[in-house]
Amino acid sequence: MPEKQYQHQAIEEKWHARWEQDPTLYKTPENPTRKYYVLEMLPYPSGRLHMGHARNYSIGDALARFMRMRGYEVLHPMGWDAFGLPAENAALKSGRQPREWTLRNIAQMKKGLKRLGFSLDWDREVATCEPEYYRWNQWFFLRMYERGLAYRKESLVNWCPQCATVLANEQVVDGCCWRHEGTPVEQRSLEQWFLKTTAYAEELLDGISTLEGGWPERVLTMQRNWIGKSEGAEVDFTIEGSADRIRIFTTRIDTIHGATCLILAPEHPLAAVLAGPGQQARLKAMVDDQGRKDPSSLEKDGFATGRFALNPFNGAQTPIWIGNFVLMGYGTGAIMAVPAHDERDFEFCTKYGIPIVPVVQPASGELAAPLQQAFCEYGISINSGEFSGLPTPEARSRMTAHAEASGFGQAAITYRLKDWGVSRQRYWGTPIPMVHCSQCGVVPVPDDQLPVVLPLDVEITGAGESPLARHEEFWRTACPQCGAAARRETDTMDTFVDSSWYFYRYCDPHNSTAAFDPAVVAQWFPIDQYIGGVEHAILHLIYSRFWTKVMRDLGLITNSEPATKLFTQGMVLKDGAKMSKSLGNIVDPEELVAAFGADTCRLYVLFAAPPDKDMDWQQSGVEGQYRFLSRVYRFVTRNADRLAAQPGELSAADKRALRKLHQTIAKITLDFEQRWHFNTCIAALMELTNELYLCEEGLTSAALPEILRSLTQLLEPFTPFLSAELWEELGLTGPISQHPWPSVNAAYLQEDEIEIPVQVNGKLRSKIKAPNGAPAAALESAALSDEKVIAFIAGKPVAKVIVLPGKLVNIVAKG
RNA sequence: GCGGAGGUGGCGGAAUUGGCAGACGCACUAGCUUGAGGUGCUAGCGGGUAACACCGUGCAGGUUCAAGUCCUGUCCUCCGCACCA
Repeated sequence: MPEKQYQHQAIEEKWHARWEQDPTLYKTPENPTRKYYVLEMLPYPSGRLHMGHARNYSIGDALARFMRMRGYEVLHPMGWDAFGLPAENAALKSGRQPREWTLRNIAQMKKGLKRLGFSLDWDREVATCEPEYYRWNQWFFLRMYERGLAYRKESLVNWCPQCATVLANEQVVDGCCWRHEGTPVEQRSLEQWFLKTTAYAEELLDGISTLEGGWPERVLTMQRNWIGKSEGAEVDFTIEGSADRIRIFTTRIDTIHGATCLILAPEHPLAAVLAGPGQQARLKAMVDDQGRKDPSSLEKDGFATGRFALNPFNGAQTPIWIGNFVLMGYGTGAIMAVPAHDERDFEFCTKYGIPIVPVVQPASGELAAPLQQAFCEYGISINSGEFSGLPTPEARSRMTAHAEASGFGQAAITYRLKDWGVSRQRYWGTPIPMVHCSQCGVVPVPDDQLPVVLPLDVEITGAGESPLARHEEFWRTACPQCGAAARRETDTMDTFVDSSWYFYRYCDPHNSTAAFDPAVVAQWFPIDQYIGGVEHAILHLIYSRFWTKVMRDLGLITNSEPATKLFTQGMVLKDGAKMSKSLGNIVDPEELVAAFGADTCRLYVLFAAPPDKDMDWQQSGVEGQYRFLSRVYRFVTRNADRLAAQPGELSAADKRALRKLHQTIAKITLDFEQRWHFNTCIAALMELTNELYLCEEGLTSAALPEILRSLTQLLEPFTPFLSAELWEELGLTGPISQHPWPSVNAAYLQEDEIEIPVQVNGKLRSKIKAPNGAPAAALESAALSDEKVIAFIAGKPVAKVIVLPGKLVNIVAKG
């Protein structure tokens, strides 16, 4: 049969059309007995696919296709993280209604994903901006509220005085409003909703060890640091001339005798009380400054309130300061400054001339006097009354016990992890299902009134109150409890809520009476393999873990972690930089598909680098992949008609080709199961193809059917269009994915004669041929009689010969 | 500062358990194919040499018959966290 030219466009269009018309193709089996849940992080529907998506989904799809051929029942769904600020920005710019804009983008990106041939079950598609989905956000929120896991508290927001509106963090550029370059952002205090992630801090930390091995160590470390558990003590200081007390948190209670001042965070409730009337403006400026947070360049700054506290251990009169480096969000928002034993306190106290009193001495040696820098290590307590002479660990426990017995303190554990602020003063998000009644206070919306639907007829101006707060029809309501006129909550939820549980919804996406049927979720969970960018290592993945634990405590699921395995793919770079609009270095997957086809695109993103590493985009590399697929296509098509002939004995070429084929099967199978180095899998397929070209003439119909069929199957995870086409060319029927993955036949791997490298003093000098399985003695004598070897030994005495049968001979010659 | 990843040809990268460094691809060179160009096929391609020798995995040591791989020290790059008391 004459070979055909590889016409990617015709082939891909043909199969794309066929797959579109086959609704059963990637339909997820019901009631799986051997399930495999492979999931890639859902995209934000920006309107355009980018290479990061192409890479992420090419990895996941290769795995999904492989697992299907391995006989698993695969769940491989897709959805849209469809709420969020960009839709409002688009409305601002172009006047398009956010939902309309979002749905258009979804349609466009869905087309792109289909064009790339990903084997997704589109019947399970979920868009988080639809009431069918977000009503369950509201339902979960109410359950959390009932359990005290959702609560309100005062919290600071970014405020632009020009727009008279709240800004999201990403709308703050260099401390100024994104729309008013010269206008510094201020901090305003607002009642907002929080979810009590800290209630699960300990479990979130503990659970990390159960993920060990399945999640990248890097991600686990980042999460541990993020949770930031630290053990210490809380101590109350009384304030002279006031009934209030200041509670501080410290990990070094043993240094309390060296506390020469207390420092409050500027947002500390007592800061405004203790600061004098002349200091209020300064306090406000400090809060705003902190909010603008130029992290490293913010110099330590503060002022004395003029008030004093009493050290409960020794009664020392301790001045109360306010300092910009003390964080309200950590510990109690107040610290005792021990300049002798803490670098930051040392810096602050040195700047303001506050006394430095050493209370810990190194176990051996003396501290310099005066101190040149803080001594932060453990040692022996001094100047600490009855606790002097104790080593640090013992001083800590004895002094904590003393504080507890005396009623002014106790051991305490603090986490860096904060409660999750979910309120957004935005339109395009899930309405928080609460009502504010002047009689009853905050009242939850009853379940049977869900969903609280987001109105579509809003005006988005970007200034003033949020669009919902100006939408009277939305907020005007009756109190569910007393029936009086009341006002709906107009804050919406952080979009991380949407993505915290979407993968459960995929299991039962059309359920209209519950978020999902627990029995169905139990069939699929946990996710076997989750794949996404490492940029989500912390927030998304902690919130998802939190949500899972809450759902478990609600009795909806039995798993405590959402995913047993996580894979974080590397970024796609161009010229060493992240692809971005501003750099103008974007390569558009859709253009690439148009020019070279989806198969080439998929193959290249997997070939250019191992999937966990960043990859640098090189256009010339793409052409190499196209060339490879052309070679495969021509080889298969020109040999396709030799299948039918009567098989005879295997020729030498047959044996050679079959050996290479089965080596390749073994390599790729192992890689899917363990290493995921798809770049080397594709290299192996190229090697196989090169080998087939070299021995093509001698191939007979004794081996060709297997070779052509297996080659096509091995390509299926990577290049599904080409595989489908070749499968048909070979006259094989039924979807390729329903045929089992080829298995290794060890008999073909055997070689009669093998080549053994021979080293002299560790350097490669020759190679000898020997029968497979030749004993060590035979290899040794063959090596010693090799001409090149003799020349290199040059008469020197042979001290030792190391022989690894089947592998290597090393001759050690002395002198 | 703390934590993590990495440093191999002109380039992307390979080397899975300490055992032939540079698989595979790109770029480049030559031959064949072609009216020409491109495509395609075959071969070459770390430095060095006429050919060997020799040198070569950031740098300096070490262990070993044998080191990209293990150990010690050191330099550089990238990423994450960064006043967390």
